[in-house]
Amino acid sequence: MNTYLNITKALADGSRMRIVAALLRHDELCVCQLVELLRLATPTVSRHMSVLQGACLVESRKDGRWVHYRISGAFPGQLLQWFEDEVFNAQEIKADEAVLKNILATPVEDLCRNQSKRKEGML
Amino acid sequence: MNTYLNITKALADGSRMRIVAALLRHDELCVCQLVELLRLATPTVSRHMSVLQGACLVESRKDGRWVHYRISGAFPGQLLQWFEDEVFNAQEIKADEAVLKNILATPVEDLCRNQSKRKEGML
DNA sequence: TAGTTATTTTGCTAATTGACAAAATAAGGT
DNA sequence: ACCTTATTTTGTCAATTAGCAAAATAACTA
Repeated sequence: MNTYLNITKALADGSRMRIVAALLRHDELCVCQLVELLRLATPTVSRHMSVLQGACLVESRKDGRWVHYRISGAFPGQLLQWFEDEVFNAQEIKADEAVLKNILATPVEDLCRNQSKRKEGML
Repeated sequence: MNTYLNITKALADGSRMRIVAALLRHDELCVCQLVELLRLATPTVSRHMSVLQGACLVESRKDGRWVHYRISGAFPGQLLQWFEDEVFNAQEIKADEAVLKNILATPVEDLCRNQSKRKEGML
């Protein structure tokens, strides 16, 4: 009931759709990698993650200064199947996949450093 | 993609959740029956139905002055299964079910007449 | 044709939510 | 202890949306 609304509201957003799709393919991504993918401000991405976590759709693991997110084991299987059928053919998600390849090829430290610089207007 | 957002946004509302649950049990309900169940203004219910129809989750059939809605054949099966698992145990939905019994026992004409009177402040 | 009635559309308001910037927190490194 | 850095929390603003009332539409009836 409340679970129902938590879950449907968590899914009903384009950015969170892209995040879930990315996590389904790469089972662990940290906030700065998602920031790089979505090109949104870090706090915005962080808030999206907390909405997804509040709906038990993702779990987090802390590794030093980094927080890694992954799809939760509690993600309802039927939803997951539907999501894959519905979303993975979308052009936007395929484009994300290509971008993610580059992101994963870059050390996380570099991503974060570049994001800081970009924020200061140095890049 | 756009379908994805149409569907998830259509599902992400408590009133529409109750409407879908009601339609799953009683395969056809007209607007005034749903108005009676939800106790919302008729235009509000009408708008909810157009959101659901825009997401291809329900279909409508016109019968004289009445419009009957039902779950669409295009409602994704996996979503439907999840919905049943997630929603049907909810107390709110069980209460709706009891109310619906009474609504279905009343001729539709009477429902509409009473709703008109209620609006005029006569009931 | 005019009158009645069920539903939809339109215009408005209040509440929700996604976005960002700035401040706070958490976790190393020096 | 202090500095740097990754993430989260908080405050604010703009855009979206659920709700209602009133007007418009659609469909039957006299």
